[in-house]
Amino acid sequence: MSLRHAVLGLLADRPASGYDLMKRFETSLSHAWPATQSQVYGELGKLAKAGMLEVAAEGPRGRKEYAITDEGRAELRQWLTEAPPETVRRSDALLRVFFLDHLTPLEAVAYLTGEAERAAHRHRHLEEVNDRIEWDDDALSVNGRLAMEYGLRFTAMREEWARWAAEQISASGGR
Amino acid sequence: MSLRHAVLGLLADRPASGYDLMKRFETSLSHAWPATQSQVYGELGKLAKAGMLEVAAEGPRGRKEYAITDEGRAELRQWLTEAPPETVRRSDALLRVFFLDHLTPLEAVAYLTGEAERAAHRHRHLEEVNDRIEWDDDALSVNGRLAMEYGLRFTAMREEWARWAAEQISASGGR
DNA sequence: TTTACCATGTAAGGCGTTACATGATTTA
DNA sequence: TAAATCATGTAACGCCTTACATGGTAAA
Repeated sequence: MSLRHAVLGLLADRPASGYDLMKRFETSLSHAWPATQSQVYGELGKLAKAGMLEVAAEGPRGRKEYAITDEGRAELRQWLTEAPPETVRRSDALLRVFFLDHLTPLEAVAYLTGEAERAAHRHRHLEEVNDRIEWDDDALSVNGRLAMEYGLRFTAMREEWARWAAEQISASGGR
Repeated sequence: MSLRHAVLGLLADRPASGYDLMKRFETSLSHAWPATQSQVYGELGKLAKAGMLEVAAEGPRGRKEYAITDEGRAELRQWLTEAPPETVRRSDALLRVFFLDHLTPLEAVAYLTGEAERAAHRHRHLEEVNDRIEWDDDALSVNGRLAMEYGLRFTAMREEWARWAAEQISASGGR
């Protein structure tokens, strides 16, 4: 149920239209909480109905600019501070690991090497983005840097694990 | 659409009933691909209808034991080797990071410290399980060890990141 | 005989994805 | 005036969660 909080969080900075929000979902939030246009417009309607948002202004082409209400801010704060233990995660990649014995050792090693390369690729991509961004000292930049660092550490860990795992298979499968 | 592959993967080892599978979902797969009883029985029906499974035996209490067919094995292999890039991940925890500036620095640090502690707790839990299990040299154990190592590395990374992030906030918020 | 465990299913409702549908305004 | 961009919505379908519903068998 976090789409709701993603929308509230974005609107807590400044008012925006559904169209504006989509751009932010596609950039900053794309790796944390992706959302489609369908979902965003739907959620805006629900949140407005629930009194957590209001239409602050209407513009050309039917543009509706939404602003967060006090009620919405309260909900956002409550979510942030109450910190319910994160929901269980599904991992396609980890699931495969459990079934690697249904492949030949060679195939399994190829899969794990591929995983390592995908992680490495993603890591390099993040580094490039990181180098290009000019981080300020403002609050948004501080948060952005934290998220970036998480991504960098995650992809690095992932690559190292996959290379290690490939070696394990090579070692036990080579007997 | 990986529930299907999780079921096929489990049945590729040996035939089992929906009830049997549920136990395996709750233990080994619970952190990779959780599934409910509702889902499992539903998926078994679909897979049987699609010819990827067959009812190999019927037992007391209406027990139906499913076995994977050649078609099912082909599907499993194809999924394992074709390795479509993993689906995007949603992370409740990472999403919060983007909105930490809507809390006071003290509250944000408290949140991150909590995250670190949750990760540390999970890490210790995995270590205990790891110590208790007697790993063999068979295929299942090899896979299980790979998954375990992933969990250990992931939780360790997560704790370190959260402690680092808390320090960043302390440093920039303390000005 | 009661309790625990084995065993399978259906229904309702929410979330997420993809595709469809429509049109106004700005820019080249 | 044609193309790009802005802008909002609906519909269908599948997956996931929660709750409900039912009953047989084995062990204490």
